[in-house]
Amino acid sequence: MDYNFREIEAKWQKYWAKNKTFKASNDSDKPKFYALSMFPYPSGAGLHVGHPLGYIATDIYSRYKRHKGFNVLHPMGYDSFGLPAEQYAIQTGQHPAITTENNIKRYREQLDELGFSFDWDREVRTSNPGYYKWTQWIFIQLFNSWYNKVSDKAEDISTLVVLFEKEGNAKVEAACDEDTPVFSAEEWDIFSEREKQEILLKYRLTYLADTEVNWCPALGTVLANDEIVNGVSERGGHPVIRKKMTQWSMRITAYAQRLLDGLNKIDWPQPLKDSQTNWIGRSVGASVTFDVKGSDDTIEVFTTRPDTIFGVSFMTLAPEHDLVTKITTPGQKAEVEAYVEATAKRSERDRMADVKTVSGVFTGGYAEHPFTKEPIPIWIGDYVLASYGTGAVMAVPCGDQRDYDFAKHYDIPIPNIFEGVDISEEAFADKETTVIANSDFLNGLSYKDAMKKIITELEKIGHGVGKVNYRLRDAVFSRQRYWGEPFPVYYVDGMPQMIDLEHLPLELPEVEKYLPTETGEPPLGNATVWAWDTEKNEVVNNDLIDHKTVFPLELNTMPGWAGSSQYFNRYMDPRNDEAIFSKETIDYWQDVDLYIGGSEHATGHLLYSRFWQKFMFDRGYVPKDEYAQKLINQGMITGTSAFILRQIVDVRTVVEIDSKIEERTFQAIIISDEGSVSKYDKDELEKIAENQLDKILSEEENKNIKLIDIEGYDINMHLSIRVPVDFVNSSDELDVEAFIKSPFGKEYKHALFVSNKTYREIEKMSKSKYNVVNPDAICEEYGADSLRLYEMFLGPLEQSKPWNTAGITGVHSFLKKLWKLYSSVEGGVEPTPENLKTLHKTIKKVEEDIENFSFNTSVSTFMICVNELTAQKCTGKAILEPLAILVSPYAPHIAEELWERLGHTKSIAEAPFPKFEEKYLVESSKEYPISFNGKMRFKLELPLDMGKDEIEAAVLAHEKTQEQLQGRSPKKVIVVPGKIVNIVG
RNA sequence: GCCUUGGUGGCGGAAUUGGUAGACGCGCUGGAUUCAAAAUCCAGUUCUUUCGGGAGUGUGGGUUCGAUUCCCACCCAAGGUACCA
Repeated sequence: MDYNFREIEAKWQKYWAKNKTFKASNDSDKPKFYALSMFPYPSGAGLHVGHPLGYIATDIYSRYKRHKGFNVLHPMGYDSFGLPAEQYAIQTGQHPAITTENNIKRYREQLDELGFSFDWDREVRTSNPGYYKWTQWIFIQLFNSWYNKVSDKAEDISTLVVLFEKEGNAKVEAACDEDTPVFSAEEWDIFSEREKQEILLKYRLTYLADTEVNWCPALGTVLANDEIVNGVSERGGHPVIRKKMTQWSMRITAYAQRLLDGLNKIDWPQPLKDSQTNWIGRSVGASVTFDVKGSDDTIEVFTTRPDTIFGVSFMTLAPEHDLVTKITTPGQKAEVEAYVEATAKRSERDRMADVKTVSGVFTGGYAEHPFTKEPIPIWIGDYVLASYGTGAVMAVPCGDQRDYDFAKHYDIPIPNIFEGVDISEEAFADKETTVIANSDFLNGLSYKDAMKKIITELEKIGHGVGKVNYRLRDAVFSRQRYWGEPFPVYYVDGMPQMIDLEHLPLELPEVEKYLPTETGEPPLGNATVWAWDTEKNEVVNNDLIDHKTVFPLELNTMPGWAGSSQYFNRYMDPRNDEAIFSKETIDYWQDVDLYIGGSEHATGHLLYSRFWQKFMFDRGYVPKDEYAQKLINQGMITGTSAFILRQIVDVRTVVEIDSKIEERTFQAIIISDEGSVSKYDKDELEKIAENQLDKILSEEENKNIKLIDIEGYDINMHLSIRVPVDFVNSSDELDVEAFIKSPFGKEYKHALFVSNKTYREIEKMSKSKYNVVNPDAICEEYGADSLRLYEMFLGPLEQSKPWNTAGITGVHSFLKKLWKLYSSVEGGVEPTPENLKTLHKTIKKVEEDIENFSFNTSVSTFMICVNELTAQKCTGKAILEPLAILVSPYAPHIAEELWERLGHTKSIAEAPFPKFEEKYLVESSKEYPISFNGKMRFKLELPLDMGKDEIEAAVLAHEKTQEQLQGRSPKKVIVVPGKIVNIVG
């Protein structure tokens, strides 16, 4: 009987679903194992072949752990809030919930086809009210918490109030806003309730603040840095400006140090840890205050090199800095204002990316050096970002290349404060060899000593303090979108109030339009029923807002990462309506043992979720402050885009139109391959012209046109154009006929194809690059088991690799060979030593491979195993039974079928993994490679129990040795028993 | 610029503590089977060669009896990231 994968795969997928084979119990005697894949955003394009790569790896590991006797939790769900569904809604009016539902349905079908061992009973969708109820709950917990730097953890806001009542806030060490005023206990006591709330808001872990955003007036929305190209919106090309906006923020900076420290105890890829470390960007230095000449204002700067303070020759402020308008002298006003305006038009990313140009404007104002009391000119420059540090820099041109370039450009003095260093060409930034000079009390000190001394001195004169600064900023948590979690917040007199847990979830209201309102409010501003009645505790019509018992609700929604920051914990108890999860389930599952996903989430999801987990830990909800012990980044599957070369050629002809002879030039499209064609012979030109005549006949209905002669041609231009990979075969040839019939090829109907050869380039797989490959067609042609094996066979999991289906026939025929091996199984056959050796070396290798996430090499091992057993004509059940279990994590459908045919009535999923036994691999002899000067020349079979000296004698006596030496006597002979012999001479 | 990862046949890749470079698969070549094709099976396939051999893992050095593996310098590619003070 042939290997009928279609029948087999459908049969077992049905069996697993019906029998709930992969249902995880929250209560088991077995050790737990939690394997997690990052859940997908269900896009309209469906699953492409890159998605399953990580899922297959997690699935193999899960199935392996099940064979090893673990109670495995392997869930899947959908990160189903997001922009594409909303944009589709804006275009078509279709509710995002419907689009999302349809997309999920398609994802589910595709996932089911691949035979994953998910426990679907635990599925979560971030856009389900039953799920986002708990996202809203966490938001409220954050609102009700502050960060106590003394206990180094988040605490309930009530403990802060107690402190304020007792001693005011002067001594309270907490993460809070920079502009928090100092007050005493007495003052706190007489603050109004509103004033108290305003103060507390400066301490809460989620708080309202004015944040600078990229505002696009035309789209009425805020854009991310990567949605802006060259200062205009990517969509539509509208202008974008920097604007301040009141938004919810998350005080993630309170956790900066702990997020950094936590990296040491988790087994995550080093590159990922590096990017989080860089993102958090810890730097040690000092905060220094400069007085502004002729005013009471001060400028605070953060510097990592306070030791170079005597080298300061100017200061630079970010153009957005609050002091700019105050400092600027009338004479400089026009220039400064023009510069500030020009800067507002540039995106932050743009400003940061431009390293080449030096630009800035002198404000006319001066600061005072804290020690020398010398005046220091204050400049503004767009290389200083308002959002980093204090938005101001003390510029030390001799010690910082950027400041050096700025000083050179604007002819500002460059005082040298380093001993024995030439700074005529470039700045000197080497801390190791620094010796300070021309610096008063710092003279002669090394970097380290000078740092210590200067901080003491700064503190003494009250002009600075040693400080650790983080690049990490608080995370903006508001989005002016429709399709996201609503905030459980209403406003009383402008102050935010939380809705009680018992009234959650606060569900998204219906709106007519998904666009921002005409007054520039977020889409929820379109809702007519979006007010909170504090007596009935329900959402009511906006008409009822009286600011007494009925209040307006928050109009922003939460960002994409809100729903994904605790989903891994929700999977443990996904249907619990009383709590985000019960204490028993979190105590049982604890944390994720293995998390697989893409590295593109390094500084987004993977940082925010660690932050929330630490918060949840502080508040006693979870037992671990890091949620994923081990994480693996699967590499990206790149696509192979196909291109053809389009030339536009003007062909000069003589034609007869309505019996009149006239000259006419046709613009013809010619498709060629990579090497551009510059010469055409007469036949080709005629063909081109005929093609064009056809076109003219069809378009102009001018029936009386006839080609008389061709006078010549000019090549106009050529251009590479993408063609969808679906029309290109494995030899890179374009199916011209199919192409020109498709919507993509319409305009080439009358083109002349000189060549159908395409050239290919490897790029990220993306819909816009026409290089996306869906798994469906491959599943249909070769089956899920083939696809699973092939995706693993492509190469190491963590490396990115191009998708190329050319090799899939290899794994498919392996499965056929495997099937054949089981066609005549006999129960009583005694396994031969060769059979056992093949089996056990396979067990050993496969087990090691899975533990090391080296799935590609396992597939090769299976191929070798089946090739050997076939050659050995092995039919014994004692060999084939364990082999089926070995294969089952990789190719579960065929394994189940073979298992059943071997006479089992229960699923193979729980069968114990075969035990490796060394004794079957013991050898008595070894084929030694005999090398001369490190190059292997011939092989010699010798017993393994032979001693070093005996081996040397045997090798030297061999005729081939003599041949190699040609009479020379060896200088040295290296014998490593069991390994190698190397003769030097 | 910086950080990270990688560079091995025509292609994907293997080589587990420094010990036989190119496993396994694709492709290609030849053969068997077939009226023919598909499928299947067998043999070969790094380059070069005077058929003895010689060279060879991005380049150039180094350590070593021995280097794809370790060290130094450089080149190239992909991804990330930044006037980070």
